[in-house]
Amino acid sequence: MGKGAETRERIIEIAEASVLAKGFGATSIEEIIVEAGITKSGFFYHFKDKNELAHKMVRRYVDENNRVFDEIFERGHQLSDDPLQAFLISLKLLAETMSDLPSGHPGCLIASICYQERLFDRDVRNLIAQSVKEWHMRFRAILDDIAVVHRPRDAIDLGDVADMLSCIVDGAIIMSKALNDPKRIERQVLAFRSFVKLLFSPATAQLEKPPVPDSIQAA
Amino acid sequence: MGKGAETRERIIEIAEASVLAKGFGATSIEEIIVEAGITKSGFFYHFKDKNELAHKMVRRYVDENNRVFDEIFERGHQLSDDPLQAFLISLKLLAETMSDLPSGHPGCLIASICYQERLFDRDVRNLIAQSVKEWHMRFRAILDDIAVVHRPRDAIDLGDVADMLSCIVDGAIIMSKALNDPKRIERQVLAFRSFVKLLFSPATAQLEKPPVPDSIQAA
DNA sequence: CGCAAAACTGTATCGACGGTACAGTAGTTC
DNA sequence: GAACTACTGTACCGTCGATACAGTTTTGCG
Repeated sequence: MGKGAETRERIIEIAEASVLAKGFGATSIEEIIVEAGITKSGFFYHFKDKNELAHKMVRRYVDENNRVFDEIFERGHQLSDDPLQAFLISLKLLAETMSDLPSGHPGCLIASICYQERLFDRDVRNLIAQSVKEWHMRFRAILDDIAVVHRPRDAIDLGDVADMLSCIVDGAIIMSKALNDPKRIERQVLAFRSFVKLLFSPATAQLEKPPVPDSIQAA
Repeated sequence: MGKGAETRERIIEIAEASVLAKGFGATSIEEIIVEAGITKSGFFYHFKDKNELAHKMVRRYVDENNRVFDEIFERGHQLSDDPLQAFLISLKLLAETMSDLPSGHPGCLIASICYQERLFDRDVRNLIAQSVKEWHMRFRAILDDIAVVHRPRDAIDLGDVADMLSCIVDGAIIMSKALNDPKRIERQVLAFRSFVKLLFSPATAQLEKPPVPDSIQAA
């Protein structure tokens, strides 16, 4: 990585933390450059304006997010051949990942920007819509695979179930911020996991242990 | 209502629409007073600063929200004696209410402020935490009532299920903003309804009609 | 009607911020 | 040593939140 790229990276990191804490509108270029140890001219050398910073920031966030998702759902696939069990394992891993972040989840950049949409140009908004659609397709594909093996116990659209995970994570982040309780995110992901379990488990399996070990402690 | 109170009301209404569209930090007093047809001096006569505006705005939002909730869950209670059926009816009403808003849901003020928390003083943040806790207790009480009659099919904490509704609504609002698709909110509330149905319905009721009519069209 | 309080207006000023312009410079690379 | 990258320094503009304070209109009450 060249020196310029390094500086850009540092600026984006600082900006992201500030945007998640205060919102984009309230994040001043002044504070970013002070923390980054550069001048205002330096900032505008790297980014033509604040909107370009937003665009590069969202790009970075989405890529990193997708990387984590890939890892988690790949791991679940490794630990069980049954698509339902693999997904349930991945959801537990996701819940743990969310709660392991030291000072609580920093928040979802996508959500932060959605609440200030008028501040951003079409490029940024398209990028966000694109990534939400990608998450939908990712979860939808997993649920379709499960439905091949396990018949759903309710006639609900699996696309809506897929969206539900995104909604719950974003909603839980907001709740954890409002109550200053990072543990809510983990519990909400596990609540969604409970829904998936109920939706695909055989009707007779009332309050009994699932066929494949629920815990992945031994793995 | 006196003339002063009327003006304050108008200012708060204008401010709320702007905050939901752009965020609090990007909402200028200038644009508020132009739209309200007053001067800057007039604004600061009613509110000592922007933070006081935020506080009164949140107060109004929470009160109105609670009023709508009271109405919806009261109506469900009228339409069925069974607590589960009453809740399922109310959730359908809630979904309809959410989707009936002409140009999509304006967004959750609480969520908007959570993403810009550093901008607000302790008063505003306490008010928000309080209202989130109130929603938790409201839904928790309903679920506890249901659990007396219908045994849950999973050992999930009912407090988490209660929180899930708040999370899903907030998350769905974000998603509907990101995709510019207001219908997502309705569908997510109905997905939550499906979860509640699965959680409390007897294990044998696989894909069959519930005992009490699901639809409230005839009501 | 008269008067006081409420509900403003008008003017001026301040510091912080986003953004622009442009000249200059230190370090690296071919 | 020329070209290029990665900046710094300085100066300036318009907007915004906020403060101060004197002046004016509107309203309700006795």
